Amino acid sequence: MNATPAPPAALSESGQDRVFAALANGTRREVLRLLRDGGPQPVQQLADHFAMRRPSLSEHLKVLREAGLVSEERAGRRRIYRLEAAPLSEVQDWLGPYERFWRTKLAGLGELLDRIPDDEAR
Amino acid sequence: MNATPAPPAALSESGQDRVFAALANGTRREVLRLLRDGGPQPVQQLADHFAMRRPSLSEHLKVLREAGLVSEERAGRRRIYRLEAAPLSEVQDWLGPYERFWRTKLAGLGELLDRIPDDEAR
DNA sequence: ACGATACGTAGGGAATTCCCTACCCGTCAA
DNA sequence: TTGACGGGTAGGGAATTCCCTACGTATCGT
Repeated sequence: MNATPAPPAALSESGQDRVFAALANGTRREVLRLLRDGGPQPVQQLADHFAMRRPSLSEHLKVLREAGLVSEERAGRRRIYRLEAAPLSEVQDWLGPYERFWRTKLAGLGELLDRIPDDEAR
Repeated sequence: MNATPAPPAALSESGQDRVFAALANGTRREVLRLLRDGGPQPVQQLADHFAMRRPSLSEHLKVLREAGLVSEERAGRRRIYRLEAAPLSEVQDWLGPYERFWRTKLAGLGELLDRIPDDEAR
């Protein structure tokens, strides 16, 4: 079946993709934590917490910026980065429909839930 | 400063990394949704919803498995995949400390919150 | 104006991602 | 037993990730 060689399938980056990808890195999650616990900070102050070179951190900040998770404000020769939590709120919204799954699981009735749909047998 | 060429810095994959990375792909999120709304299903039935070749989907399932987001049960020549929501519950726990940020933001008092820590000026 | 400071960008390299085709093995039906 | 079916694995290629060093640019203090 399917004789065509299949197209390149460009998925184009869904925004949701960018947020999760940004969170899929310990350094970037730590940056978010630092901004959450320490308030808006310049790059230097953030860089003090990491073993990597500053330009690398700069690129992590770029990833976070493009995901909408931080914003920057120029203050003289410094750039103050600030946590932007809106995308995280969307992550929570995305989690919503899954919530009942771990609730029932923790309550020990996972089996029951799985049987609600009944057409998986051919 | 720092004359040493800097070590390879192997981060070893934090588990949290694997979960977020698994979620950073529309195909894999769609698989989770299908398992959530349609209950446990064999690979074929999942594959019907995607334009990609089945082996590619198989690898997506592997990523989800290694993140603990799905489990497989063998049934004859079929493999039944099932949603495992526990890692998602951990994601929600991770979100917890950020929640007040978008709450106050939505309430229009973001400025106020940012001023609670006061040592960001040198 | 001059050097130091704060930060971004360029470019490169190793590793990983994400798709593909080809191939393998186990199971069911005839 | 012989196919056909269900699904994983091998291997490859283009693109992306994540780190690095080198460099450019704007601002501050002197």
